[in-house]
Amino acid sequence: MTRYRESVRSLLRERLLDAAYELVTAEGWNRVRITHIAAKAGVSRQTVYTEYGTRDAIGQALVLREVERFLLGIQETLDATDGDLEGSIEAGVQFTLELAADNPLLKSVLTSSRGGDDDLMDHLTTRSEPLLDTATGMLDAYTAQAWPQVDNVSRSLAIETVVRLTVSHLVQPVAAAEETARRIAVIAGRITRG
Amino acid sequence: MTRYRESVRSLLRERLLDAAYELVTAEGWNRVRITHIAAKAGVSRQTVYTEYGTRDAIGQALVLREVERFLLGIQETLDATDGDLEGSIEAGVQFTLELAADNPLLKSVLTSSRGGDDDLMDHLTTRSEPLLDTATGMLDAYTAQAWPQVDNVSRSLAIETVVRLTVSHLVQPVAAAEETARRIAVIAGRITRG
DNA sequence: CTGCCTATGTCCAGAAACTAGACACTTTGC
DNA sequence: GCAAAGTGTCTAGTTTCTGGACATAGGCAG
Repeated sequence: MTRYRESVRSLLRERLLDAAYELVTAEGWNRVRITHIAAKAGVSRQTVYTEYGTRDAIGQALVLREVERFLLGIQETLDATDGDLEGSIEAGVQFTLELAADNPLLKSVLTSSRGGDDDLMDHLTTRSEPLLDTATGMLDAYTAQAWPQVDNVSRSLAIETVVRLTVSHLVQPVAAAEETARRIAVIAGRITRG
Repeated sequence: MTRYRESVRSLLRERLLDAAYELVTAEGWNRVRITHIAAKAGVSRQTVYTEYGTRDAIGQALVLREVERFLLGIQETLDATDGDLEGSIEAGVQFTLELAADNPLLKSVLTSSRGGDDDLMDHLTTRSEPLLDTATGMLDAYTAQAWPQVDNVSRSLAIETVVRLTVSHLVQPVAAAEETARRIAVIAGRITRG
């Protein structure tokens, strides 16, 4: 079993991030005060500082946790639909669209191309490139072993297109998530078969 | 949000019971040492004592937790099959039989009529009467509002029979859980319609 | 520009919780 | 009937959280 103190510590950190998350979604990051986080987590202000050091660090940890959950969700979604090329892509895209729909924090990270109207995290995330790169890499690794029959060039082309289209529909939706997911999957299928 | 210290405390208590549970199922209650529990939970021996006081208290808490989970499971099972008399009974009985099958601790509590071969908890549980009374009471309360068309006498008769038959089959199984559950449900149906 | 207000981040004394070792007492097995 | 092992108590010491004081920076009203 893991050491007791470790799990107490992670309990504390999770509570702090939970509190921060609620406050962020309720009133935006720039209105979140350390005092509020501490109060909501039922902890002293000092404890927040000893745990995370600075306000920015809390924001980073919050974004990081959200991103990790997202990537984990993508991974599980892909694993659940094993083998079927278009089916996997459809499921992954739909998962992303639906998750981002009711997860304003993640959405703002995924789509933070410019400063944007909401200065939610801004400088914290160095824009969305790292996350999208990671996601793209994950898809690449997954598809490389899932669909060996597709040549490397077509596959990379299809994946990049899928990622870009997904983000595009995130920013500017035109149809329901399922419908959009299906269309993107079809496009990917044609690219890889072209 | 609940106070931080409370959740740390309950985390500790859960860990200790988790550790105790593993040890009990692995080697029996009489072979479980406080030192082992402490080690498995990653905590000092003293912490175990300040939290639970005595060895017996740990055993009681362990049994209590298991019983509460069992009753909660019964409640949820009944709620899931709303309205249908025989269906509810069948589901509840099957749940009990299957749970007890892979939960030696609970089974020993449910069937502890005498000292038994295993001196697992013995004096801790004052025998199974309290638990069975509680379960019977729960079923009574549930059925009273779920099947108002059945008169009180028939209902109580049916419930007591169901409980006794379930425990009986727990001790001396003759068929698979589903089959037994179905038969007991039929019996209950006939009693209430008699 | 000045002064006030609010928030961040640091420091520190004290309280609370966990650790580790010693000890008295009881039970168990040889 | 003695040694070993386990229970339960006590205590000194460490880690972690608390709460209040403080220096500093940024915004904003007059």
